[in-house]
Amino acid sequence: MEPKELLLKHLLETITLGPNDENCVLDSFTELKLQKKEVLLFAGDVSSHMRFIAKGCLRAYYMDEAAKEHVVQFGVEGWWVNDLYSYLTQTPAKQFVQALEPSIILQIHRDALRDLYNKVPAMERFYRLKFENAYVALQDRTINAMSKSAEERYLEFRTKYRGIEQRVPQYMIASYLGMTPEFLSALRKNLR
Amino acid sequence: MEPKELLLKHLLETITLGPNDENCVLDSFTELKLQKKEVLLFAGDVSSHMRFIAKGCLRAYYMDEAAKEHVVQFGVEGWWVNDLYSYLTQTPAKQFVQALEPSIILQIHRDALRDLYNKVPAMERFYRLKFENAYVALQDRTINAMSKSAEERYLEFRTKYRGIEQRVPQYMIASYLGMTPEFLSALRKNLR
DNA sequence: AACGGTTCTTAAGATAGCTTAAGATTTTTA
DNA sequence: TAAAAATCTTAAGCTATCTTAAGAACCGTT
Repeated sequence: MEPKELLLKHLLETITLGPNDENCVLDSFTELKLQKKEVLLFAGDVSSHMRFIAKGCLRAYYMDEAAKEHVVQFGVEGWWVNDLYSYLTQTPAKQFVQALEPSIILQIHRDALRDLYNKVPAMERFYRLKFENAYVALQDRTINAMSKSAEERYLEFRTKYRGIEQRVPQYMIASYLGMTPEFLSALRKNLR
Repeated sequence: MEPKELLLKHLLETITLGPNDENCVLDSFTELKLQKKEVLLFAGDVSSHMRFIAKGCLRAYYMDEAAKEHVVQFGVEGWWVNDLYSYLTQTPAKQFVQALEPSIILQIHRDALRDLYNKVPAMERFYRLKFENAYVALQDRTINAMSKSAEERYLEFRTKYRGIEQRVPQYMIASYLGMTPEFLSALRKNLR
């Protein structure tokens, strides 16, 4: 399916759009192709787009003081990726966003989105709902991170992100789950 | 200040409301007084209100399989408390919401809020922005939970929630930070 | 087919954080 | 104001997870 078709389908799962609206919305997005390993957003830059993954797989991660990477989020087709903090506050991003596979992104500029909110109120609703859901999912993750063991976190990840486990290196999953790759490796061995 | 004045002031920090809107909005909220320890939402019930704290201090917490409490959130004047998952999905709450001090709440029913979104679009904007901010704050917390030591987490809590530390028992703070009360106690001793 | 890079595994020793249990302190209630 | 309840501290031993270091397996490229 065409990238913009995918986006439209994605939007229509949450809101309804009149035929005029559809064009107005889709025209606000631009397409972007990424190679494997290509970085879409650098820490230090200000994120000024909301980004929809039409194809491929990406991760958001940051580097701590010791230059160690911490994966914050994975995303595949149908997900959105960004350093939302940077985007929402227009301050330099703390996170990198990087393609883990050749990928196709549809992005909309902040200013264009602000216009769109006024032209097509359903889009404001779309993002309100999106943030509600994102919040709830993140709260779940936070609770898990704080109260569950490494093994429990891994098992939960496996069932929740079944597709993703096969597509990204294991050491990035360990990082996402807040444990060392060695420990994840040992833990997996124990499960068998 | 009167509870509804406080709420209005709170809303006007984010959006603008016409004089008609103001009444329309405030009339949609109802006031609720809580004694210390009184429970506002029980796990198992469905949350059907968004709740603004006009006065007092509350916590949201859940109980795990071993009947151990985990504090998910604190709230004081000017904050909102809820089991958002339950509210948004209309499923039984996993969390309790309980007053830690005598408190005054302003709450709006889900149905009333839906009407309000249509009557006063600025309110839809208000909640979109609220969820954006909530998401960003939570992401920060998640990253901290996963990549920082207990001591770092505690120090960050202290600076970020200065007011709250004095108002709630230390063992609840330990729970919020994902550590045992004994460990927090020992950690605090080491800081001196 | 072989090389360099990337990813995964294994294992030993170190440490942060947990458990348990008991006593000390503070707050609430009678 | 004394008793009861709630909260906080201390300390010893234990466990989960990390660190380091090395080698094995699996790429993708020439």
